[in-house]
Amino acid sequence: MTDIAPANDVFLEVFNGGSAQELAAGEVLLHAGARADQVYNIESGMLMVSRTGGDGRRQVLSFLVPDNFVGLTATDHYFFTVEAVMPSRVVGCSRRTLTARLAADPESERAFVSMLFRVLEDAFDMVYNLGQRTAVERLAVFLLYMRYWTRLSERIADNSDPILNSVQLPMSREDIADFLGLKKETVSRSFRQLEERGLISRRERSGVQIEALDALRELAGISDFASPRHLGRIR
Amino acid sequence: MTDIAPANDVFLEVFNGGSAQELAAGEVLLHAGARADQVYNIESGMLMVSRTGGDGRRQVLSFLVPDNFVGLTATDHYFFTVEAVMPSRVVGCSRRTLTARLAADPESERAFVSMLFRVLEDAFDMVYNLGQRTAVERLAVFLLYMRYWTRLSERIADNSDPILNSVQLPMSREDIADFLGLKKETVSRSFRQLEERGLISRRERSGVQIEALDALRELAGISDFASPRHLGRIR
DNA sequence: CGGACCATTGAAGCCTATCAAGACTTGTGG
DNA sequence: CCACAAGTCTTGATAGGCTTCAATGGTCCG
Repeated sequence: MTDIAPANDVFLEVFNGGSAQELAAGEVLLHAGARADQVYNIESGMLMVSRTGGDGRRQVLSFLVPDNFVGLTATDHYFFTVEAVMPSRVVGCSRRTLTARLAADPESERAFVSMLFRVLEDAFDMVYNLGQRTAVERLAVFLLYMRYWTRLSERIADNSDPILNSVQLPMSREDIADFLGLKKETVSRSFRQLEERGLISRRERSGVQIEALDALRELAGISDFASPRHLGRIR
Repeated sequence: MTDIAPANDVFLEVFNGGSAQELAAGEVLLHAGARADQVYNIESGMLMVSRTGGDGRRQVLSFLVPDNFVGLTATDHYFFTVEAVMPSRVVGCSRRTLTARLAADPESERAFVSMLFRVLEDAFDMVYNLGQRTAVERLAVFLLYMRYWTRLSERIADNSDPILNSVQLPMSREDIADFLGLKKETVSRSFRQLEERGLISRRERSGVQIEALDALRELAGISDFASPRHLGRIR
């Protein structure tokens, strides 16, 4: 199918005419603990959402791509940190403006709730991943996620377009490790294992080439996901 | 504080006068894959939400207590299974009825969204747990969750009420293991370790006594949580 | 070209899983 | 009420996977 499923998020209209902001790679957009008075929409690039414990352990909660919403919280303060993993542009808007828009426009509200559900399903997929899957399996899942994100970023309609098999990885190995609940060395070794099994090949450091998509999907166990959209399953 | 934070979920009113249903321990309320046309509210007992992969690996996503909402999904089909871990009573209502109520009543809609946010924060806490914490730490977190759930179930206002330190565990070791991303043997050994460290004691099999609440909280790292309400932190 | 940083690789150790056996609990039927 | 049977929990021994520690190699930038 040529369905790119771009989630018609009407509520994102609140960002029209908002103040744009450029972020350099590594730059922090918002800090855990800060007052949650701003929300953002991503226009380009990639952001990373993470939480760091008192002892320094860090868990990356998600990577965000264009048209993803940033600032999701019910509490007065962010409980996560958001930073750019590559040069990015975001548009901000006050949380009050968003709230007002949602209250005034039922269609926006519905779209917002639907977005919340998608995020929730992703979170549950992640719980399954971290709780049940091995290192290599988690990495396989991650690569398919990245492939989907590439597709969104570049707005490629055809899911079997071969260009999609070239996956860029703008974040560091450590970022990937903290996303997958592993250590960077293990991520390295898992890449190698995928390569030795012939599922991927590597030319540059910041990207991989998927050589056997179906086998990768099999390994990732895509049929076990609530949100197969990320993994390219045709529904 | 005596704030039991019972989340004023107005939308639960849709269940008033709904059809009640009794569940025996182990009985399944709804299956993954089934059409998601019913939603439920729990009146008593405890339910377990889980997902099982094609290869049989199972991840327990949450345990539910009275006044928790069941049936959360944006898709047409449930992607999780819900079963009772002890004799329970639920009230059902059609999804259409709920949708209509939410559309008609802004206050309910707001309460519903707020509930979604709580679930989302819980899911992120779980991601942090599974990704970053050790077996004993996860079990410590679990015991504090159960302590909170006891508090909700029995509607105990005072968070320092000593009766709360007696925690019932109606689910099996395997259920706990699948919730924490461990094996049942590891759960057993972790219980033992908590006992040897003097944090808990055990009389019966289906319950533990918390002997050192603050130490347990320290071990669980409650300050790293987005939803400290579960863990009894005074806000 | 040099230095800093990041990624890879190797070796050893630790934590959790696996396999296996025994103890306890629970439920059933005599 | 007791005895047995089935299932669950615990405990022990061993194995495996991921982490840790350490060193090398590669890449990017000044």
